[in-house]
Amino acid sequence: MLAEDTRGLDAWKKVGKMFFTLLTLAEAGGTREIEVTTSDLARKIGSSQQTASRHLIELERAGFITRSVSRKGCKVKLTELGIGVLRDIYMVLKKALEPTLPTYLVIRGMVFTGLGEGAYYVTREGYRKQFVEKLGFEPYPGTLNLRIIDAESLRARRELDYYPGIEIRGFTAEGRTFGAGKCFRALVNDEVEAAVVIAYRSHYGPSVLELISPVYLREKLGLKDGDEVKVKVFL
Amino acid sequence: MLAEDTRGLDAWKKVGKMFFTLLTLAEAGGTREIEVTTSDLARKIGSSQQTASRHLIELERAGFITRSVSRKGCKVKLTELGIGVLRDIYMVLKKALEPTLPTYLVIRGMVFTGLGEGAYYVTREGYRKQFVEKLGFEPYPGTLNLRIIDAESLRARRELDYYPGIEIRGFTAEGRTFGAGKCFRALVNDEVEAAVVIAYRSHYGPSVLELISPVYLREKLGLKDGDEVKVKVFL
DNA sequence: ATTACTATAGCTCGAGTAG
DNA sequence: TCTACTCGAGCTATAGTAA
Repeated sequence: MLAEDTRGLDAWKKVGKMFFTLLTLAEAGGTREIEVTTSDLARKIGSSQQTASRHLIELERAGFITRSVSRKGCKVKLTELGIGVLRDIYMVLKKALEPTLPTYLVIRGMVFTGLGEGAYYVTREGYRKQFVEKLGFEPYPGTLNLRIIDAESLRARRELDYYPGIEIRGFTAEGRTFGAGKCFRALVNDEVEAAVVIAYRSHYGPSVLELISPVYLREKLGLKDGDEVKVKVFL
Repeated sequence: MLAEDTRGLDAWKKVGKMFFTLLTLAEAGGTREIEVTTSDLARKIGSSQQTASRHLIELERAGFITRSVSRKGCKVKLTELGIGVLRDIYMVLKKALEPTLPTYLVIRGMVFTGLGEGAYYVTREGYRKQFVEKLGFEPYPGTLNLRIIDAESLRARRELDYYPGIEIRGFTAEGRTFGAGKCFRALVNDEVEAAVVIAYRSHYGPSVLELISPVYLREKLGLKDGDEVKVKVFL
């Protein structure tokens, strides 16, 4: 099986019961810096204010978080060590669970013509660079819009909300802001590489799927409005 | 921030201290079925044989594992519930940590000509189908071999061992077996899409990087033996 | 060899409360 | 309000030991 991995295990032992507190802090954004009150934290971890307080103190003493207490709460931030412990556990879980996780979802939808602004957004340098950097392809200047109709696909689309995907940062340019979002690698009709793009603040609802691709999908697949398309979305 | 997610939290509370035992079981392959002895398990979780025994009993009672005890150990398997708890924690960690994780590694290497068997393997139907299915492209019948020289790249190459990547199953055909492996999406010289292929039982050591691509990389990038190539490997 | 019971030692929790 | 101390109750681990 696996070699006795004493490296990480000792650290886990040290967090012990406080692991869930550390996890809760991370979930609340503790990898950057957050403000919490001990009673808030207590509610989240399902224990008393006193326990939450003690956990923070001990996590700090053990070097997993830094903390600055004030009259109305504490500023808390996970240290490299704290993030490292969670990362170790994350890696173990990833290895152990990945074989049992679905590697892709299938979403079907009907091609329709949008307002043509897809091309505008895709070609903004702030987005384009990230697509090249993170997806590994130069996106065709335009998006393929699919309207999701069947219930199964809608469910799958909603499931995407729960996956982190590939982060696309927002930015400011041309005197306005361009919102953040995420994307997922995908395969259209089992043939052509593409990526699903999901803006966190979308003008389309969750029943529309926007795709970008290194090629002009409509031409490559001979698509016209109303055609049904199958998208395999890699998680 | 995040809505109070009472769904999963209750389950976590129930595992409590035994979370690390459950995690250790998962790490040892408990999502399928494994044989463990309580003293083995005790060593792995860093506690006594008695504690390990009790944890197994309680995890079973709580419905997280199934267990069958015999004279020389126990057969243990995580239940759907048990896997579900770990999956919940995995998801939380994924969301919390992904922004802090590197999304790619850079590996540099020198082009060299291999034994020409890359083409043979890539064109085996059992592999080819998986590449199309999981990578989304039809691989050019051949591989580009890179010899890794600098220490930094070697370190990065070794780090790949710790990432699950995209699983490639082994299979039997033509009266022999073709081994399993994994691959990673990659970008060669910041331009051309490719994938790093790592066989679990490789004839090359870890100082050689094998690449497949939808295009003939040597031609597309004008490469000849001895040229240095930069590979951005997406994790 | 195993698993796992019993009894005790030690640790963690939360109520009360101070600053 | 906030954080965080003290201390008794309860929970958890280990040693010894049986099957």
